[in-house]
Amino acid sequence: MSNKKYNHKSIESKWQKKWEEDKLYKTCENKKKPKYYILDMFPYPSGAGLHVGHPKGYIATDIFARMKMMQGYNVLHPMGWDAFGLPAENFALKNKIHPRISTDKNIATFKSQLGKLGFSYDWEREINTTDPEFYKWTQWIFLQMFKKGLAYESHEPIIWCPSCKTGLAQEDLENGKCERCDSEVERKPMRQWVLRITDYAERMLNDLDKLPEWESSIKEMQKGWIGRSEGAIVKFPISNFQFPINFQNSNDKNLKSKNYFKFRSNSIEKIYSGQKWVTFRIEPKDVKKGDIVTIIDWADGDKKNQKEKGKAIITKVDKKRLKDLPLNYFGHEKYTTYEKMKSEFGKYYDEEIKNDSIVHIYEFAVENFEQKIFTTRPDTLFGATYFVMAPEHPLVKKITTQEQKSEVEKYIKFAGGKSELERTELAKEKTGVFTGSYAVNPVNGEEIPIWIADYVMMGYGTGAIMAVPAHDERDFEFAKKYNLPIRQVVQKINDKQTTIKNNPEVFTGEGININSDFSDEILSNTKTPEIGAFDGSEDCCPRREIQICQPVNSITDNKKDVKRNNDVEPTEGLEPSNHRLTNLDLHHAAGTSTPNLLYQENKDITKSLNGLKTKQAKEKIIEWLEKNGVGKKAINYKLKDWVFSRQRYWGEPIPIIHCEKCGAVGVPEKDLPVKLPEVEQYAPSGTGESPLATIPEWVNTTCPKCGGSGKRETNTMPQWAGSSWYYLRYIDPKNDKVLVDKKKEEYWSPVDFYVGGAEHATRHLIYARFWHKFLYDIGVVNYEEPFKKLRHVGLIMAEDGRKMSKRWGNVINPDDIVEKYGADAMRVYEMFMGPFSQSCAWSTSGLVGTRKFLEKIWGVKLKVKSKKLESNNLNMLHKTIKKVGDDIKEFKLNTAVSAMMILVNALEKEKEISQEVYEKLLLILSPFAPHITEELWGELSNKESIFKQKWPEYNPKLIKDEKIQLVVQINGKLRDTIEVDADISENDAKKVVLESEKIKKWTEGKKIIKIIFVKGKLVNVVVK
RNA sequence: GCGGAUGUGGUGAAAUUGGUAUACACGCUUGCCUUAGGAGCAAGUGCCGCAAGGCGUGAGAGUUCGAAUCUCUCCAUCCGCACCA
Repeated sequence: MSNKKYNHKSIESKWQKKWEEDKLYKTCENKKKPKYYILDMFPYPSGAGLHVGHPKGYIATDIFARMKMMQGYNVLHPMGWDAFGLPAENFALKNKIHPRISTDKNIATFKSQLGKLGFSYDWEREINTTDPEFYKWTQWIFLQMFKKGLAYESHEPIIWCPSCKTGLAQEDLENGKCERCDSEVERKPMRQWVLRITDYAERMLNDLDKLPEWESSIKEMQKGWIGRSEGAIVKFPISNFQFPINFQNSNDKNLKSKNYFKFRSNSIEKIYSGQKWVTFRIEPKDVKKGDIVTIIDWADGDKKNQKEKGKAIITKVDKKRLKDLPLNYFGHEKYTTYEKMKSEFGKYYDEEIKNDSIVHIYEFAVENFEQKIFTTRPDTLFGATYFVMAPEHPLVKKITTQEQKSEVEKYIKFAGGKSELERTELAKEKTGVFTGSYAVNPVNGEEIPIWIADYVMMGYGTGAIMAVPAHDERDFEFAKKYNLPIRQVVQKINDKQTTIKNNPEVFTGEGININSDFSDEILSNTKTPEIGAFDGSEDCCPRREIQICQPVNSITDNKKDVKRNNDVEPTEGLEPSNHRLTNLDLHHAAGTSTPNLLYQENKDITKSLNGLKTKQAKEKIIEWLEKNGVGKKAINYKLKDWVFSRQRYWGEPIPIIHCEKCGAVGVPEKDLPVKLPEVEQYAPSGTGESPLATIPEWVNTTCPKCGGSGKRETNTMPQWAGSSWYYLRYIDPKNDKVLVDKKKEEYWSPVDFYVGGAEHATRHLIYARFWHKFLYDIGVVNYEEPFKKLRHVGLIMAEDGRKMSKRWGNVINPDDIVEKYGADAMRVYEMFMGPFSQSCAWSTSGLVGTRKFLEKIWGVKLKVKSKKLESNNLNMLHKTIKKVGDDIKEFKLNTAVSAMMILVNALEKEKEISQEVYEKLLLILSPFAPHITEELWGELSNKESIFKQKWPEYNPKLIKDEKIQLVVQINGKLRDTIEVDADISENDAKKVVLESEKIKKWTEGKKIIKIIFVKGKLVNVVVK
């Protein structure tokens, strides 16, 4: 046996060449062997090349794959390139090189770097997402989705990155900025292709439970990303329309009014087109041409002094005018007695009205609006005291009243000027303005003011909310700031006495009773808290006035039935509310128009909810909402449909042809792939058009349906398209008939083990699961979930603890490490650094340690004396075999390495070691350090590759210890260890222990209370 | 704020059906060998103490014969989400 020095350079290149020549890693379908498909997330071949962190996952899967191979599995372990995407394109733009060229160059670099590490990839299955033979099938999948209606065109505003000049999906944001370039993003309405991923939201969520071998952290991330919440959608009619109105002396008995309306003093002063108008609010569906309405003023807040102020006749509806006018403008004719009114206009104007005997005719138009809201707490509907829409909500323009117009516009501008970042993270202080309009709460007919505020997001739910400040912290904050009323309707059942923690400045009481169990809250109205305290939980608000389910009267012909929402009789079964009017109430509570149907129902619903726990109350109220056609049970997802268009060059062309006659038509499958054309100018235009739009000879084509002229879709797919299904193509990479052969797919699917970065938890892994489920639905694949087991790889940081980056100049290139210390040392070191999924800083001296370990193995070769040798290392060897096998399986690669180090340290101390022990050591080390072990294996005059050998099995008899160190404790503290037979009986052990001199010292003069014996481990003597 | 994870020597970290805390490696100290190297070998290395012994796994409490491990409260760090209604 040679005693030459360990020269990693010659060994590694020699074996890499040989393995390739021998096609050692060629994978074929072999029905006789069990299959194992182990996959790395394929890299994006960036111009910077690999740093030492990138291969960590590949090393681990390689170790796993090699062990599986040696254990008799047919292993599929492929590699490829995710090569479409913005960086390549940006690099190309900057350096004036076509992305095709730079991409190919980068791939070559990556491949050579990976090659030096000695991976067992079957390169005959290499794939590349930019290869037309590959993206043909990416386009094919898109077409199938298009056929099924899962790909659609939309014109909704989407996220736009002004720097990358392309639209983005919500997943492409990081902290509200473009994930690629860190730019502030904008919202931009544009035509785009969108994939209906939300159709799969429920399944993707539920099927997470079918993935026990996924890390829970990633499953949790996906759950959060899908963001399912259960609740209700509730319709709120928008009641507030303004129109100028004329009053008639109420003494005129000839006029019989149909409706009563409340009139608010602070609604009077309106300036519009330089003229002053009287406005008031009305439920539009309740009036029509010819109606006479009675005006009652109660706005001074004194409900006992309500007076009928006059009557108005509605004579004409002119919808034409709506076209040119703001929709909230309903009146036109000047109030003729304006001059008269003006002088005395103000808070009280009784005289003015009384003296005005002229009946004025006004035209007006009404339009019915309603806004749906989503809530998870329909049980708090009665606590809604105002309504909020997102500033960019399309309805805002229509409902804003004239007098609020400038304020609202100002605010929209203010809110729109904020970046996404400011709006979410930085803007802690809530802001908003009143629109002047009101929404009607369907459960009690109460009118609540509609505000706009940017704490309500257009992108979630319906972009509008009912605000329940007593039970929602954000609403509470807002209500406090703008003095909006707060009304508690739900209360916790008393259980534990706890002091309220929030708002100590407001909370003055003795402490309230909070039961931390959410399910125990009930609907109640028994408390009388003060305005201004939010409970901090969503359920409890102490010391505030309560009004629950205030029933509001229907409109009837009978005047005595007209009631306001602050002088109602309490509904049966409810405590009378102790309503104290505040200035706020005056401001907002006015003008209740009253949906007819609700009164009786209200009574019932109020009664039936009282005392219920939240869960049941929610169910009840939803039932009621559904019965009355004002709402329904609903599930809302945070997940948005996948914005699938990119206005960039370097991506898969979307295979659609636009025809004036036929609309968007899919490219026939026989014409796939739609190849990305060669183009002179591939810079993004920034106008929302892809650079492909500048190639008329490519764009102009014929419609496959009618044969007329058509234009190609010029948007390309996002980077995540190819990676959403690439793992299937490895199974059958050269097939030009189908995406993947059914039989082969049946054999290899699913991916048994998938390893990659945690950063893909909510993008690639969501998209791939979505596509896979779709492919399952159309019968292309056999399993509903693509990846059976998933582990994420921890980052390797630079030695300074920062991320490796050109910017910091701390990047370590694997080529240099391989050159200096060898691929094997690097492989072993990266596994030895720490737990696989944990991030860890690189340490070159640590690497030197593993290099020394390999040198020790190289060194002990000289001690190998004979084929068979009685060895006292057999016990340790078999223990190590067991541990290494178990640890690789568990991906505890760091402790597998340390176990082998312990064995080698022990062997080093021996004078001679048997070849059997040494060979088995090489076998279990070979997945970690393939080159050196293959070399040493050969030196032991083995002809066949070490990787064609069987994985060694441990002998259970040999791992049993004959003697153990029996631990002796006194009262749980270690006092002695005694060597005894491993299978010592309880009685013998006790006897030995009590005879020990050391132990006698501790037990002397004390009473032995009991002796605990743990077989094969310890004896604990309890003394007193 | 919500969700998840983590917290052990000078450093990376072992140890989890509760049973000798700090395996393995780095670093450091001393010595040897060569001699000026980031090489090799040997010994040592949690803290206090001469010792006996005591203390020690983020902090505090609890359960237990016995807790790094289980329970509760709190603190810190990291990751993800974030005004999600």
